[in-house]
Amino acid sequence: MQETGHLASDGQITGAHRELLDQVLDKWSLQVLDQLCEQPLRFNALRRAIPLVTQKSLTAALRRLERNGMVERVIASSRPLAVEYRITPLGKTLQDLVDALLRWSTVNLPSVQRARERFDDEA
Amino acid sequence: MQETGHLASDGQITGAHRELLDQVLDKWSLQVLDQLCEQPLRFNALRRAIPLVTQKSLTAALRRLERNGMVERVIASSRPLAVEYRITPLGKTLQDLVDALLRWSTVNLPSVQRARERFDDEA
DNA sequence: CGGTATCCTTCTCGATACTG
DNA sequence: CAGTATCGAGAAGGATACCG
Repeated sequence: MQETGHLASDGQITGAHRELLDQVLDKWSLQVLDQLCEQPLRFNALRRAIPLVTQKSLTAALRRLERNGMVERVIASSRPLAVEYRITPLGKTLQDLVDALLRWSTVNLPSVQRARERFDDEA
Repeated sequence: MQETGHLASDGQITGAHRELLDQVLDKWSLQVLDQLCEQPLRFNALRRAIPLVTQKSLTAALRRLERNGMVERVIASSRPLAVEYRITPLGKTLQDLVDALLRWSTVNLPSVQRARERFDDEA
């Protein structure tokens, strides 16, 4: 093994890897996946569950996740219009990772904040 | 347990969580961490190992990771100037996660691509 | 070698208004 | 309820030039 990293070991699909992770781990998608892993939710319920997200950003995140096969858009009722979003089996494969990431950030946030203070002070 | 997700269970630090993950899992940082987990590298070596990254973006990613305590900047020689970047113990705590993410993207990329074709066709 | 500074373009994102 | 359309500000990102 001479490779120096997973991505470096295959020049061909490096870009596609990064693109996929970018689309799935972006600002809002992690929180959307976290919510939907627990239960299907409707648009506005999802919006309420994710503080500070705008309608536009949430729509964009949902479309991107839908396109990548992570979530499914189900029309539950036509009049009045009701749409439910639910996680797909493919999306479920990300659940443990999403959980681990959120746990990591919880556990390590204090250390990171101390590191930031050190960095900002010496500058 | 009534909470519907990790982030939703603590409104106070939701923003800080997301900010941290944003800074650590962005476009280039994952690849930087992946590389540095295997061995310390100098600036231009790192640049060569990460295709398509520009000097500016790599510098920005390294500064951000350094500020968050994930990597350490070590001046190995002054003349000629040589700078080595290495992972910190705090950064090491992300290694398994980074590996898992890169593995996940490798395994699931084909399924995702099929999902994209389906989505794009029906539209 | 390992950056910083500047310009300039592109893309993101929020706010707002409107629709089926 | 669940979006789409449009606009404008600001951030991100590449190209280029220069510095210790």
